[in-house]
Amino acid sequence: MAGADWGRRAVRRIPRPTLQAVAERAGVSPATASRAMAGSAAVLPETVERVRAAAAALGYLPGGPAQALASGRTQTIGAIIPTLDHAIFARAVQALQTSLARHGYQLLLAAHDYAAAQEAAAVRSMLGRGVDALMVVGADHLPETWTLLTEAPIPVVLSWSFDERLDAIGFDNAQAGYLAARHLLDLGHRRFGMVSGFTEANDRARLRIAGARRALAEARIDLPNARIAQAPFTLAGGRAGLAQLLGLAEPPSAVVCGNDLLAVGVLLEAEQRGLRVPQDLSVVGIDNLEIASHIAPPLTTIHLPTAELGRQVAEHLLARLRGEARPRRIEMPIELVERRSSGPPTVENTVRSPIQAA
Amino acid sequence: MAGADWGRRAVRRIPRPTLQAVAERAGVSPATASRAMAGSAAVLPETVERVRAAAAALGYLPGGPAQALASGRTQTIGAIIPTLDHAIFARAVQALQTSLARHGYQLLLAAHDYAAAQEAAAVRSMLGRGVDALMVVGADHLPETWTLLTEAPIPVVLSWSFDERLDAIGFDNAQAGYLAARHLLDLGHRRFGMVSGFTEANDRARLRIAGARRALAEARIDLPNARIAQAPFTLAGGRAGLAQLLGLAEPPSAVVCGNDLLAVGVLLEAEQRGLRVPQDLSVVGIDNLEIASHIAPPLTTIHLPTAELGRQVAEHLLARLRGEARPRRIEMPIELVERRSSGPPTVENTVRSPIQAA
DNA sequence: TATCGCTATGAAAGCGCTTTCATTGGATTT
DNA sequence: AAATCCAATGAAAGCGCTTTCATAGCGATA
Repeated sequence: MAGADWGRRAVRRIPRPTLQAVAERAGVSPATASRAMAGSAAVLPETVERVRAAAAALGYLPGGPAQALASGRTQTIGAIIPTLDHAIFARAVQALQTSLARHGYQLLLAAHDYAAAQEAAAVRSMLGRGVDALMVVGADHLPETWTLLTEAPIPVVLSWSFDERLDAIGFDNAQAGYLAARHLLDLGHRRFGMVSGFTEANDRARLRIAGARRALAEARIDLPNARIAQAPFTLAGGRAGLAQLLGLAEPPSAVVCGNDLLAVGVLLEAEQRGLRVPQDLSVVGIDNLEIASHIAPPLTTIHLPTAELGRQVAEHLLARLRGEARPRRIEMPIELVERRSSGPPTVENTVRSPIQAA
Repeated sequence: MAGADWGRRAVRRIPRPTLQAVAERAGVSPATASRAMAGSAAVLPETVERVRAAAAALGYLPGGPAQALASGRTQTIGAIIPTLDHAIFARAVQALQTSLARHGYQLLLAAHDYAAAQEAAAVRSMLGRGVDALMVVGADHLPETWTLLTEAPIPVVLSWSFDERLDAIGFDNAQAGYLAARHLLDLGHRRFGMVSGFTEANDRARLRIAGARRALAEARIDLPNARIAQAPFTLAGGRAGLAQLLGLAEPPSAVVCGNDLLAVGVLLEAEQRGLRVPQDLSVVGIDNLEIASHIAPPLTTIHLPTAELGRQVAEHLLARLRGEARPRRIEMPIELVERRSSGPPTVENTVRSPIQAA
């Protein structure tokens, strides 16, 4: 539209006012100015006022790097996540950032897209750049990353799952899988399938599968790998997953999904194929995204309080930074939310077994 | 589950190895060590090797704050967005971060939740902490924020929309609204409604409304405020928005939505109310989220390349940092994606007008 | 062989803060 | 009135790097 206008402005280096300048203007020493700006120490209210005024007049902004170098604290906390493209992580980070900001901390963010090497680089980079504390997701990391993490001179918290080596705030992912499968089992299903995201560098996905398997095993039902479709964490992935399961010799009457995104994909694919949910197919997800309650039929799922997790991580890290003692392991509660995507199997879908005489 | 185990580990202050230590171990001066680590300057390959080895042996990580203080560069870029809870921003940030990381830059992220004061605080904080460049979203900012932004000694780019005062990479939001309404108009609709997000501190939302109005005005159709439902940017908001419009004396046969999230909410509400889309109601969104193409019926929408925007912002800022000249305004292309949520109005929905003799 | 010009390295001066330690002077105590 | 204590402030030493500026070699040039 408008003709491109070529900017030529060089990257200027206008010297910003220093604390020194503020101090001079206020007629105090840099030491006092520093204390006044920090607000904490014993400085006459009147002096504080004078310094504040001088700072405002000069448009003074404290220089982070200098503060960091002198104090050893950067007021910055790092978060390393798989990706922001999944609502769950985005939501947790949002909550984390909001909590941190309220306490004067900044958020340094890195996403690694499930690439272990990239994660290692991010950890190294953050540790170097100097964050006061760090959050990572899950327990799958390169040995090198583990070393960096456990030997870091700062508080580090593992989120989303657990590992003895680090403070952790997470969910019982296996239990999530268990609850989902158990629910379907209780409804009477016997022919299962699962749609999972890729399990590489993703202990949560593996644990959820393991949990579902445990529930099924209790009912003497096997869940071979052939009945677990692995797909990208997208709606399209969910659709493809269901398509794959439907191609099985004995297609499932119930499918457990690694998360809600996949579950919604499954629902959409089912609808498109004319399968009625839950009459022809029961679907359970994990996460409880906003859309889960809005889609038709509303999705039965395992609720994971992800935003709360973000808040807890912030609180934990901040407390550790204050030197407070904290539990090393905090398990966030999860629960089954029954909605209308799951129901008892219809007769033709039920495998007649001697035990099932109903 | 497992009994809470109370960690007592104090926040240790293990002195990390310094460049000085690396230099000694390599038998060179700190100056040479610095140059060797930077890779750039004229240092014998053999010396570089020696320094690298020493650094590795000691587990040396360059100290960011010190580097920043000495060099005046933090290798960090700031991004201030409304919220990560909307997929569009999350996606753009994800792309931005990935591009930055590839070039050795870190991302400092802040969300302000559409609160102007919080945004101002974030800008101040980032400028202080020292970012090498900054991205903000939209053109709605407090005067104070504008001052900070335009007088910042670093490259700043405004994203998502445009403003003469700053380099900008954005979309023609008005055109997006225009295209959406135009499409519906061309289909023959005459009774319009709009579901928009809140317009406060959100020039994008206002521009989209303005654009839609312009299109309608060309057809001599008025879009009074009463026909524009304002709702939160959520599915529930979209549902409520449609509910409101349906309560009108002359309910719309076509609705333009401020974004896809609202549009999907509208679709869901329509389905629940038994309205057929597009026979009874045509719906158009803006964004082209993944779900737009998967939901039933697939959503007609205006595609905005948000991930590409993130990438462009990274590229722009990095180029400016290198001192390269760049266009001050980059407009990302947008286009209508026709799907099945929009169609011609049915007869009973069409307002008989002298001009409309068909 | 004396001079010049490089190249690889070192010495040292900060970058802009925070923080310990010392100092001052007034209020309090005896 | 002398001794004591404390509150408020200042002096100065870094924090761990980068970056001039200077210097020592050493091959090339005249």
